[in-house]
Amino acid sequence: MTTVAQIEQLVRARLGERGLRYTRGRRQVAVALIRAGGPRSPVELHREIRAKLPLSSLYRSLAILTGAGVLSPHHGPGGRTRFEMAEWLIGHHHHLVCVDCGAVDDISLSADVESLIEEAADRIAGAGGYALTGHTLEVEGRCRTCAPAAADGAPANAKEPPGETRRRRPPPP
Amino acid sequence: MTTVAQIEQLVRARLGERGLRYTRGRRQVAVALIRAGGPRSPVELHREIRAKLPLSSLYRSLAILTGAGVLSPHHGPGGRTRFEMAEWLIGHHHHLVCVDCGAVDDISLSADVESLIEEAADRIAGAGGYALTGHTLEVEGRCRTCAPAAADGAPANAKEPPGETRRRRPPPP
DNA sequence: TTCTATAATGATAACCAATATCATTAGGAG
DNA sequence: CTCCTAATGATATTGGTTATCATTATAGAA
Repeated sequence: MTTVAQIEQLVRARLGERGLRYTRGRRQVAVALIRAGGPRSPVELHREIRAKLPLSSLYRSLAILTGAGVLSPHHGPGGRTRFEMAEWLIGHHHHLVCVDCGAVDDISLSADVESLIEEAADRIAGAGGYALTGHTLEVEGRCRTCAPAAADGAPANAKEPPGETRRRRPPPP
Repeated sequence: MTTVAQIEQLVRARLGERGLRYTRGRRQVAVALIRAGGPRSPVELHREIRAKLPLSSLYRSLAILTGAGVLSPHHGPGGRTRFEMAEWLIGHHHHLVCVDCGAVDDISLSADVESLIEEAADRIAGAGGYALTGHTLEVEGRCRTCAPAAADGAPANAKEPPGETRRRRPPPP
């Protein structure tokens, strides 16, 4: 099992190779993301990191770490970008995302399904003339807090939520 | 095989059910998206639709059609949202996306891989307490125009493109 | 340790996709 | 034809993200 400190060493090395420094702010971001169970948005991180880290610095750190291949961006509902540790650091995985609030959790597939998907992705990228870089299965649904408490008195004509309205993430349960 | 006109009938009916009208602007958007082979951004659509359709109207049409369940949003690189016809209109499919320019093409999987994925998605959503709404396999790579012409004299230390810079879609081949 | 070059920071302004507002126009039902 | 309501188009506004720039901190050399 890989520890936080071990991953940090890899990050520091990667940054070093490129003449970049593993500073306090970047460490805060990295540690928060290593601990997180899925992609996090800049604002979520800002809330999560107690220290007074200016948003501008946070955004810059995210951009730097992404450029260095340490983080991967994930684009979700509401046009928000969330970041997570790259797969070479935390392993291959997929996502369970809430189509309403945009919350994302990491998930894994069984080895056999995974290898079938890999083959398919390979074939598809080749056929389309793409240089394959990866693949993700996005399992989409409504999380417990967003799901319209089914079978309670909700009127049948309740207008279903617009697909593209920005909404606040519900407070953690 | 389903024709454009047939899909339009379904769209018109769906809008009618909700007291919405299938007007010129909305028809232009719908037809463009039915013809497209994948999700399109508002700006791409605006370029594609010759008629002078104001961006504000275009955005509103997209929001209306999405709210009515006619379109589905897709969130891609650069924080841009692209739209496509919902799956009940054009069938279930997946995406081949360029991680650089954000271009997206629709793809399909073989029936057996598809059913395995469906099972997995079902199980995963249940375990996470999510109400499943769908799933998409995103095959990621670099399209022909974005791929750094491999094996030509490109220096090995060429800094890899930052993950999150906004870049213009390359002109259609 | 001290010096020095360069990267990183923090505050602020600028950007841009997307949304809201509102007066005007157009469509459908009677 | 008339009325009611939806749709349009021009414009202003929002909010996430990026750029700018003077200041500070860090790594390596002396």
